[in-house]
Amino acid sequence: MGRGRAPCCAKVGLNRGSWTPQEDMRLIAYIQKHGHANWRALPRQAGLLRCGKSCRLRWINYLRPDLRRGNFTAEEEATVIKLHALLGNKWSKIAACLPGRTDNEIKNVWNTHLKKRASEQKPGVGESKGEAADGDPDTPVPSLSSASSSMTSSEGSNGGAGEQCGTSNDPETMDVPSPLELELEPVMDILDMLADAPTEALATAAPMPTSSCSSSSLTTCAGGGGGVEELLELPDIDMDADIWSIIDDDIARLQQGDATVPCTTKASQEEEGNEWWLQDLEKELGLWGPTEESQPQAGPHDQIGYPGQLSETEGDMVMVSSHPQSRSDHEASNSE
DNA sequence: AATCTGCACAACCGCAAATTT
DNA sequence: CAAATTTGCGGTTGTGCAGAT
Repeated sequence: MGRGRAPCCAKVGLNRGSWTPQEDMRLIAYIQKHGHANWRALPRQAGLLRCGKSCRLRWINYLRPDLRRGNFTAEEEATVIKLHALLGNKWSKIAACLPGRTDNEIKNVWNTHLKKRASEQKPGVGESKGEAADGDPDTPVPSLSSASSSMTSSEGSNGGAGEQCGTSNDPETMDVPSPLELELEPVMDILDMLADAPTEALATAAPMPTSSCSSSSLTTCAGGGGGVEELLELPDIDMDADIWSIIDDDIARLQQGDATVPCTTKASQEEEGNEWWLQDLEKELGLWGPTEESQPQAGPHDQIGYPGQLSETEGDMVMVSSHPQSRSDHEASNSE
């Protein structure tokens, strides 16, 4: 379906373009079960006709349970502007300071309006920033760059959720003790440098702190669970049977359990969170209730994360797909 | 009412870094 | 230690939608 530039690789038989709800569900179900130890092997094992890269991107940018969607808050926008002034186009680093936001999302927001706004607001200050924005991101704050890049090393790095900088890195749930903290220090310094946007502001701009762990926990923990290596060697999954049985399984569990999920965030609650998240997701995908198969190809806008999916009606930020706090509202809108 | 233009979003590409063998 | 493989990042592009003309 032709979004994005034409594919470079002629991988015959692989789907490209927008993801269908079925594909989403497959990916979700697989990662829920097994994590994503190996992106390259994942699509095969999950029965997806996608390349690993595509799966990874989809997961990171749209399917992760800890994503918050909807409009950026003023605080978030301010944070992005400030961080961009410091970091340049280091979207992943910036995303690390905005839990629930992805680098891709931030990049889009920046390119669409923040860039304009920033240049209007501070024509003078724009020097370092303007250059950074326009393609020379190397100049700003070298120490930070190196610092944060080292910080990116942890597993779930990418989209940023795996490495929240300013917010709670939740040492409790983290096995990595002081080294990580040490690596975080420079970032914390940067946050402190943001005079107008103190760490507090950054934190408030991202009111779902520990949930960041949920994605990483969902993924890395699954990997850490130890089953992944084996899974990697599994023969191809019978898509029409196994995968859907997995999904059915999840659905069944969800339907049995209480759908309401407390807005708490600890390891013990992540599973619950994932459950409601999956349930919510299924609803959005139109897979809730009737069997998945009964859900034909939904239009692009019926899919999660697709245009129109954002609930702009709320004015404020509305987390469409994955946040407990917005869930009730969201359900209400979905239940029609 | 129809058409045009700009904006926003999602996805892909290519490269670089990190990790594994 | 080197080569190969995998992952992650940043840039770019195409499509759809909304608003303006």
